[in-house]
Amino acid sequence: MATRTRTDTDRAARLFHALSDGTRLSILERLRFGERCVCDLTDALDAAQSRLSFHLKVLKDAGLVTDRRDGRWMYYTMNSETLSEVGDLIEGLASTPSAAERKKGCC
Amino acid sequence: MATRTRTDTDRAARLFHALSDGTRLSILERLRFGERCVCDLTDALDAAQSRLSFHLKVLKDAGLVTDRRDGRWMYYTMNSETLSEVGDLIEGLASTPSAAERKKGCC
DNA sequence: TTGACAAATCAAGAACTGTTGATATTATGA
DNA sequence: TCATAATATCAACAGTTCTTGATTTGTCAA
Repeated sequence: MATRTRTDTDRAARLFHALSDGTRLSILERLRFGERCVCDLTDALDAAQSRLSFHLKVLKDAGLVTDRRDGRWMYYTMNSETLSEVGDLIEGLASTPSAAERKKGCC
Repeated sequence: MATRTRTDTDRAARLFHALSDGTRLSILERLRFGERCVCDLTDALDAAQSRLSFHLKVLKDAGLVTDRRDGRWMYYTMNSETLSEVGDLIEGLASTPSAAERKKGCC
């Protein structure tokens, strides 16, 4: 139940890592306004194309964005489910342990 | 306002980076149960002392924990204010842009 | 004082991450 | 089919982060 397994922690670390870069945060900031193609982001962020591709892959591997091809264009969208998963992780960390958890004597 | 400045993004990246490591997440997981000295954590996590010190410093520099000396012991406590700051960042990223934001044409 | 313990800091190396420019892939339209 | 556009992938390098063991600092008690 509230037990944090190795894998949970790894998953959490991976999610936070995906969010731990300025370029990636700027990408997400833009995706709040809706789907964007790589070309839009390249322009907006004034970043080399391969750099954007790299960061989009990190975000995608973490599940924070999804992509969709339309012709030659790839469109990226924020995955808000994963974002709320991150929110839950934070809440979990901030929450006072339940009586049951406390009885188990921590992790 | 809702404008995301360079510094905001940097701060956010720094916070997420502090959370992006398994050892550090395990430390925080334990601090949920209250103040702990380094020795407790060293035992619980079976980690070298210098390693713990290193990660505690990262957490402290990010403002996620605070420390307090008591005799020879250093006690670390989770800083829940910073944790809710992180929560706000996530909410901000997940939120639909306001009409005003949308009018400004994104970031 | 001195000895011993808790924790921080340091130096060196290993591992990982991000950047860049070049090349490969996929799709389109002539 | 060919040229071209959009994107992904790759290889090399630079920079950063993490780990380890050794040393240092601060505190206490004998």
